[in-house]
Amino acid sequence: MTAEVIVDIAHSDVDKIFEYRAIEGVREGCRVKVPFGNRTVAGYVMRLKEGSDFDAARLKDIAAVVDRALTPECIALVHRISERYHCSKALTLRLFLPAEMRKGTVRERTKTFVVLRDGDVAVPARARAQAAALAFLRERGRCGLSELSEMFGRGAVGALVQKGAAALEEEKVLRTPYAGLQGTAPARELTPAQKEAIARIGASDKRVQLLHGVTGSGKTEIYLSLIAAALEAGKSALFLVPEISLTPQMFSQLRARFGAGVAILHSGLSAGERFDEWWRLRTGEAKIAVGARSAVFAPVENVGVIVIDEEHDGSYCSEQTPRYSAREIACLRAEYNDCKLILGSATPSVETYRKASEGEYGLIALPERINRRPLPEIVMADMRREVRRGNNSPFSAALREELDACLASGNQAILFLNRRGYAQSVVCRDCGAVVKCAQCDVSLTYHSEENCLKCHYCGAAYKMLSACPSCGGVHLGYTGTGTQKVVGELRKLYPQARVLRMDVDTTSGKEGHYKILKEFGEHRADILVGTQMIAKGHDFPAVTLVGILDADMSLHFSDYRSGERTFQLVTQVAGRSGRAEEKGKVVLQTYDPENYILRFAADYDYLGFYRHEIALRASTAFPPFSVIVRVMVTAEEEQKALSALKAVWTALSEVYSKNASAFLFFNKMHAPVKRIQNRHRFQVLMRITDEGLLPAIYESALRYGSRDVLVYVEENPANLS
DNA sequence: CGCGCGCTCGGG
DNA sequence: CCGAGCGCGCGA
Repeated sequence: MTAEVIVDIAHSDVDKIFEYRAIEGVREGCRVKVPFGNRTVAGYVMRLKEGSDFDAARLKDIAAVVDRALTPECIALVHRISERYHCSKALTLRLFLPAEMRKGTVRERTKTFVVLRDGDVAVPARARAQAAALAFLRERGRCGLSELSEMFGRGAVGALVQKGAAALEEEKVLRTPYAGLQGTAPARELTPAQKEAIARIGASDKRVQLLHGVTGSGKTEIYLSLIAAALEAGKSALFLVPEISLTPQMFSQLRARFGAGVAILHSGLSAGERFDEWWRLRTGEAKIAVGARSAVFAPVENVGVIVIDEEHDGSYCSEQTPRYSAREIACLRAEYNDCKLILGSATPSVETYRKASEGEYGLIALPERINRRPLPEIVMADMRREVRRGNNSPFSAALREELDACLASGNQAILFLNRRGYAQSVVCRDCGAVVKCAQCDVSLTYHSEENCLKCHYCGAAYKMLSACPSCGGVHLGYTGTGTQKVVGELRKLYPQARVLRMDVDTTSGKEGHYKILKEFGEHRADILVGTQMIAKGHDFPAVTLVGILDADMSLHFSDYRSGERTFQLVTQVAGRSGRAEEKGKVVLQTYDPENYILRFAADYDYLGFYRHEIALRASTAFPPFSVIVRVMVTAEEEQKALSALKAVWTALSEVYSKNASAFLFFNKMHAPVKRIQNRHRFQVLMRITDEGLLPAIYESALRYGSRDVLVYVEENPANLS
């Protein structure tokens, strides 16, 4: 037998099939070791066949079989995925495996058990502990060494083993994250609306279904029912959630309902946990895979349903090569498994909603919250008026009033501000210079707690300056309020209130999120101040007030999606308010109260927003009516970046001149952030109306990447920095 | 990717 | 004339 092997080297030069003679135990999907040149490398068996397309005399033997990590589905999809994203097969295959597997550094965790041995062994009468332990073992047959030692003393257990009355055995155990979480197994009675939604999904002949339900409309229960139904049919399920809302709440619900049948895959797990969870899925011991973006590659077979919660969320698109979209991958997997793909959101992406409204996807709307609980009222606060009245604090009078009332009644409040740190930037009042990062072309953010300056692009931290680095002046000023400053102001205004802050700076460590959310959820704090990450998914019944401090911030990015993102953000944050009995309120602070996006958001008018937005996109020919393509060229040496840019530009100009009518825009320029982590950045920006040009663009661009010049292609990039 | 080959250039 | 540097092609 001959094996077609992909070697695990992520380089386009070796992105092809190599044939080897199969040895005993080689199956399709096996990871193997193969001789390659003068070394041995890892490889993947894609196919077994009789005979060879290569000179049979020159075939070498596979050196060893490692395991069978790849599913048939993985093998079937690898080719399509690598073609779609113009990425080597080796790199694509890596998506299907947890990183720790390739490194081979994870060891199986073992546990020592004490097992009863046959035969009568005399235990001295005075050795009461030994006798008791022996009796216990006779009762139970075996027991964990640590548990037994705990009960009867290490000495007694050791003596029993010494005498041969018992033996120690090592056994493999799996590391199970969140095993301690015990939810209250809900399986709640479905509301008529939920039942109808499920029935309509079942009856529809469309592969992809958009579940458009307002926040609090009970989408989760629908997901769980669909997953339960898949399980009952003997199938498995994939459940994707955004990175940020990977809350223990969701896990405990899943664990409570499905027990050990659920495996969790996300970056917060330890390497060992991830490794074990992955194998539980691969062996079929667990049939439900839950996790963020990368979980879309989970090794479950015979998938019965795929769910993507908060489908509009940006975290479903990878920022590294291959720049895959979990939605697209999910679509391929749904097709392969002939199952449904459920996209759920209160604020679907414009792209998805268009497909649904045009009939490509099924569309199921849940316009009401469970029990007809009203959505919180959103009031706008005009910050221009506040400034005119001399209020320069981050809080409007309206928000102050609501905060007073909220705290007085013993409820909780959430304040949202999408900016970390204390102040956005530090400016010299003498010469006007802005303090910048040494490795990046961006201003540094002042962090008051550590009294330092941080670069939010590369993460570098600098000691706070006492004088301006360019003129020596000592009058340094801060601009742009961040979460730390908001917390400081709150402590001044409400010294008795307990304030918590949640952003990347406070959520370090494995369970950073969890701790803060738990503390707030148990009402051990009154106000939670945070960024993006408090926007979604969390359910805090005592929260009756949400303040959106700077609703405009995301609105004025020079990005065609800024309106969409703002609408989504405002809706998501607002949804945190009034989730229980008491009615919630939202104060939305803005310098632009007439803005249509904010108006639609304040009215919970998704359809109004969508119609306005899609008309705008159509008239300006922005996505989904075109594709924005950016080719990034970066290098440490500016000259190298420039010459690669020139080469890319020349090659792309060829494509352009042959298809000029399909180009709405075509130009080369510095990237908006000229330097990040000491790499100079240039780009070719294009807007095209013919997706068919994408392969030619990829090929023209990627040819010019090298050891020191990084070249990559982005389609409709999420941020244009 | 890592390696060896052969071509080229520059020093002596 | 020889050695260092680099681009290229190979690996089954």
